[in-house]
Amino acid sequence: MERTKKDEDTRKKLLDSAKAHFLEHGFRAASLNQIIKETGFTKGAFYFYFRSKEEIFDALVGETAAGIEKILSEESSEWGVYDRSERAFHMVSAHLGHLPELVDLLQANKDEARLLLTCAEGTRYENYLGRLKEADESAGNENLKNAFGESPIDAYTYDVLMSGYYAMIGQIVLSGASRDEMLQRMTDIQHVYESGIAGLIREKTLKD
Amino acid sequence: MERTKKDEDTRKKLLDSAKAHFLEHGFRAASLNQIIKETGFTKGAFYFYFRSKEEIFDALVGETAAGIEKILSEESSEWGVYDRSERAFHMVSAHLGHLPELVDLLQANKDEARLLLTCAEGTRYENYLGRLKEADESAGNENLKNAFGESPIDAYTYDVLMSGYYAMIGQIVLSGASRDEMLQRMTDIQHVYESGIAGLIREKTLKD
Amino acid sequence: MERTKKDEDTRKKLLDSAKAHFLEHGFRAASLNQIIKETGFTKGAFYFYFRSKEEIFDALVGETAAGIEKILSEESSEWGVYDRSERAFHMVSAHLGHLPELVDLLQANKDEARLLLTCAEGTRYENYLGRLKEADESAGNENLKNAFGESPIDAYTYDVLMSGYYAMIGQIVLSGASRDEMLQRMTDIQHVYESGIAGLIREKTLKD
Amino acid sequence: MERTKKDEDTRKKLLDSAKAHFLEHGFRAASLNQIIKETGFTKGAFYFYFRSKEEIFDALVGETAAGIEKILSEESSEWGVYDRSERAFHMVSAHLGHLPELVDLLQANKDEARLLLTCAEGTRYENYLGRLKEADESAGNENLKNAFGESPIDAYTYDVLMSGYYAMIGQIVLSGASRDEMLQRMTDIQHVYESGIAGLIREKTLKD
DNA sequence: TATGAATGAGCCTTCATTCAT
DNA sequence: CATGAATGAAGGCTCATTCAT
Repeated sequence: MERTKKDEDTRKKLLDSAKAHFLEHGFRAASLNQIIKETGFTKGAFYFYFRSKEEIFDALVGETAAGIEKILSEESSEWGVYDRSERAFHMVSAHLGHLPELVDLLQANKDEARLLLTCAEGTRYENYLGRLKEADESAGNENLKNAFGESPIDAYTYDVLMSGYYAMIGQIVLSGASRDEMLQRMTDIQHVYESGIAGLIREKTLKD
Repeated sequence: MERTKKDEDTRKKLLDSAKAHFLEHGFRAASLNQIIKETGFTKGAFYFYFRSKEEIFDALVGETAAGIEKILSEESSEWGVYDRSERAFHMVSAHLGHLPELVDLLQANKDEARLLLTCAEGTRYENYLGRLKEADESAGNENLKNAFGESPIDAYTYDVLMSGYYAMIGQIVLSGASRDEMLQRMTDIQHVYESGIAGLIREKTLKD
Repeated sequence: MERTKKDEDTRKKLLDSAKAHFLEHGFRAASLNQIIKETGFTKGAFYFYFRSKEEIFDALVGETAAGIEKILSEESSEWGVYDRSERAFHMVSAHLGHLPELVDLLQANKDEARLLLTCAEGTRYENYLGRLKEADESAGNENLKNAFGESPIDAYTYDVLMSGYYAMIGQIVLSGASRDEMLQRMTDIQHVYESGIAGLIREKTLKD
Repeated sequence: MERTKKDEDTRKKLLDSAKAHFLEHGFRAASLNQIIKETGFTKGAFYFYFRSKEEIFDALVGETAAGIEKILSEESSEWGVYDRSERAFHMVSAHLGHLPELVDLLQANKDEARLLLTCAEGTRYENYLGRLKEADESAGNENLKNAFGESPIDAYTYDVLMSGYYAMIGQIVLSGASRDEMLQRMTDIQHVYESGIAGLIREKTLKD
């Protein structure tokens, strides 16, 4: 352990102050001057620990973001082992299987989740949820095409549905609910989507 | 014709430049200096036409926002004439009835819609979609309670579903689709929600 | 009469608005933009009647200032006819003789008097009272020297006393009192100065 | 010694430049840009030492103002110990007793005194002398009433005389005279006021 | 480790004035 | 007689960052 206790104190105070300001005003509108002043330290101290305003944001959310991405990549490596034409069916169950893990992570890092989802404008995490969605979506599109030839749901409708799904996940994450409540609600919307999409496909098929 | 051509030119150039910058960087991060410099006019010229940075944003989106709000208020005055216990059932059809009108408005004002939904941080339109959702949601909650005593869907789940719905509407609006495609997709997600919510209620009821 | 009635209306409205703003904020802090906006006319209209911000101030106070200066110059031309060595004794009575006239002028132009005394910073009337005092003072010094050889009151003390005198005159003018009250108070301070200066000279003489 | 020499240099240069500009143009008309440019430093440097334009004015005059107020409050706590009906008689001697102290302070801070008296428009020291006068005056009025029942000098005349007195004190302070000259002149005007007011009361009494 | 002095570009806004029409 | 478009300099202030010590 190289860092002394005092070290950690300073760093931690800076992180805490930054977190509070970013949560209140967002990354861009938050003033680094204010953040630093509030700790009682000086600019020099800040720049000893962090190379820039963005870096301290990164220091706050980086781990959580990495955790999220790790879980999502585990998901995809799970359904990735199946044959191209079957992946679509395994995607959902892989996702559901990892939900508890994801919820645990977000529960343990509520502030960081909020920073990522609503305070990141001006950082490289800008539109974080949107980009997660897009990654997920393009994989989903691919898998659907391989499974059904022409997908029963066109790419745009799928896009829209994914937007809604991710928005709801975001909403749940930011709701302040307990772990179990979160899981329950996430399962609920899964049900809604299952029944809903089945209904939609039925409808579309009848029309033709 | 009160305004001379030259008049309109300057004002329009300022509006165009502002629109471009707001779309690219958002209201807060956009630089008024930059906006003005690009038109070839001076700061004084800007302040002849607009009282402030926020006012030019308002000049860009105000009409569109008013149009949206007018449509939504027409919706609610439609279901408002029914008995308290029946309003919930008329809400959806009133909403559907006005969708074409809404879509037409948004189609005709794509840039303005995007400004409202994604570039308004720092103006009084901040979180515009969220506030529309909240207004809609509290009315919806009220109506559900009056229709079913205890609503079949708890308030939080309803909240989450509304977030998803509004996110999807936003996504569709911003998608660059044609009028008819937009309407089609909006109808599609209506179907998904109908079937989906029916499924969710079935599920919940069976459990008990 | 060259000016039409409408003419006078516009000009008068501009003058009134300017007067109100100058009285409230002083010349420098008053905003020409505001002054003009309040009349409902435009900058062009203003600059048709007045060449500059300062000129409208001048238009407001010029006549009153000229009136004051005329009275003061009449005073001095009155004692000026006497022999050098006797002028000092006629100065005071000339001053007293013209007081009613001066008071009448100031009573009839209260606002203008206030503009001159307390709102002129930034114009050529800046420190108006001070400069009146100085003119009066240098004449007084001259006359005293001619009357007594070495004046019983040294120049600096005379300077100080004059400052007090003019400050009191200013105070009375700005007090909002009636014509007769003003005259009464001015006479009162004349008495104070007479007795007071006599006392001072007695004191000084005894010491030597 | 906490501050390095370089430290003091910058701060002092800024203060000096500010003092010069405030003395020449007054607080409001002085340009902060100009003040800073003249030191060779940048805006950032200024705002490292001072929070605002007003704060540097405060830094210049604050101490002197506090000193003046301390002396005046000592005066009033001196006559404050006497019985209500006797305070009027002790006011003057308390005032005279503290004059040397006051003069010493002002002699040692001539520039600051001038800033306070003639350059403070736009700061919280605006009309500084006037407010000192008013405080003094209301105490004086109270004491006179308690001493004489109905005061021999009506409130308005007293007000006028106080205006003159404070104007003269101001004049003396700004005159550039030496300590002893200042004291001499202040004593002189005390004599003038004593004899003068006595004369005025005599006059008034005879009339009735 | 941490200080604190200094940078310099940039922020939005207001000003008095000009002038073609 | 009056409009209204446009100027351009200046206003006070905040920003994230650098660096010698």
